[in-house]
Amino acid sequence: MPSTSTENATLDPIALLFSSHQRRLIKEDDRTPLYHKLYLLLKNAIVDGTLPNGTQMPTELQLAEAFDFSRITAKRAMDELAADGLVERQRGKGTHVTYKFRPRPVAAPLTAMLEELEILGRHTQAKVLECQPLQPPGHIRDEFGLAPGASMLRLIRVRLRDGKPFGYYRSWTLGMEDKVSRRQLENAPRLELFREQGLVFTHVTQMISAIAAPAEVAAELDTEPGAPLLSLLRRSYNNTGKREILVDRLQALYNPERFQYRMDLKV
Amino acid sequence: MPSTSTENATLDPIALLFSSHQRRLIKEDDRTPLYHKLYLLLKNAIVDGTLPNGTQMPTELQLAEAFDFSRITAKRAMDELAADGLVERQRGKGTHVTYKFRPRPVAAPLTAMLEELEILGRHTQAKVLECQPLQPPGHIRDEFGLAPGASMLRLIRVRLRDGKPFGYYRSWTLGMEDKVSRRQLENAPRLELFREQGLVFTHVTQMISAIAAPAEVAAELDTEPGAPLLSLLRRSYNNTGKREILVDRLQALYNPERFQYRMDLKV
DNA sequence: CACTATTTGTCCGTATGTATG
DNA sequence: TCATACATACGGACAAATAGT
Repeated sequence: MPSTSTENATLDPIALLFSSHQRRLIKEDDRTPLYHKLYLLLKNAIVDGTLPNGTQMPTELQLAEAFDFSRITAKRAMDELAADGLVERQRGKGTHVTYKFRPRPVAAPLTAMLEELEILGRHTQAKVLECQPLQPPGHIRDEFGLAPGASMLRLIRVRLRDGKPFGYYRSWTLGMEDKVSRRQLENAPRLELFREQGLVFTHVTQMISAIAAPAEVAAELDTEPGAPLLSLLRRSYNNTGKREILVDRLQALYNPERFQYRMDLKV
Repeated sequence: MPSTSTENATLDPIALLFSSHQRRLIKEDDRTPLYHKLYLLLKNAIVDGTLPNGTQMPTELQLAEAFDFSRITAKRAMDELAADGLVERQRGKGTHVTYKFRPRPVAAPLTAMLEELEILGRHTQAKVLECQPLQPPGHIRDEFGLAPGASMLRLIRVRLRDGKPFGYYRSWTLGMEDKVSRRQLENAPRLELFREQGLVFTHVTQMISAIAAPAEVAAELDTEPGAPLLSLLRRSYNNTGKREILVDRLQALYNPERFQYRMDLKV
């Protein structure tokens, strides 16, 4: 097809491989050498399977034109791929991918069947790190509307599955001081024990977010300080009296490699 | 304490500013110029408030010794800070921070009233970074059960509220190539446009997790690479034919300071 | 068999950027 | 500030292997 004129790049196979966004971005001055940025881009396409084993890579000239730099630069990027063993190069034939893509097992199989947090409680083990009446810090006291000096039940637990910790739970609960023991908590869900003690919730709010792991939590969850954790903050209210009051505040921190929150919505 | 001899660097103020880990890491060959890596490290310490306004910076010589490279390299990094207006340099006095640190407000109040993602679409702005047919990477291709070489609609958008970006959306959609334009996407929710094109979902699954921000996402979300992000992975299926097929895969990444997922459960 | 187009390999010279002492 | 060494990036020229006509 003799497209007479200028800028028709849409037929270029590279346009299907790399977005114009990417092709602009590579020029951005972060002071990393061009050939290295191109190398990373190509390597990425290979190891994520966009360019499967055996595929012919774009030629040096095609790359040079698509990204608008010299052939030598494209060549150097490809040479580094060859040095990594990701591609094989041959004069006259071109450059071909020699890396076999193996998709990683999707998600964590253990989370696949979990739909609700409470069910979870029955199929996992709990380790109680702390279980005692304590004076809460200022911001917690304010949330509950307590006077300074008042104390509540402070609970810190770690939840494990197959011996591997995945969740770190911190909670403050009103009026439950000395009502539950460590041993009980290790064998039954917390909410169930509370219910037995006559605690009822009429309203619950949840906030899901992400935070960097504090050192003491990271240690318990087999991860690094600063690693991303899924955070669930749950406030439970009761309105038996005139107005709604906060009675329980739970923060759960999850190692995302071992726990993901899953929902199924039928439309 | 009269440490008689050699290698006692622990008293060095730099040891309190930068960990030995950081000082080793800067040498690692990622092919970014040394002076630029040092510049980034120092800049970071200034803008995150570790080095408050007015503080005297370490001297060129201190830096050169602590990180083990030449004085000129340290000088160049400091010169760039001065060019940015973050510090002021004066012969005989040293280099002083001139940047006023303002802590960012914790948790965004603006997310408090948001309950559903689609409602959200109407009260925020969208920026389309990418909208074109593209070959998906291997693991995506496998999820959709496509043959190598097939292409799908690739969409990357950033969602903003009051001009501040809070969400980064990447999606792959089957059979929507060339059916929607950038301009349409900037003015209407994605799912609404798809619906107009006759796309229907019969089943949706969602997974919520946390991940460390990749560099290109961090840049768009006003945060740092490695910072924790809330991740929502939504797969939408259609079963008009015999069996259920995946037609849309959306990954949404949220800056947790500006967006939190909130649920209200009445019991 | 030659002839050609394609593609990589090698070499040159030059300009600029990076890092040292 | 200077001199020096090395890395990066460009463009041009030509050689060599491959595949097809």
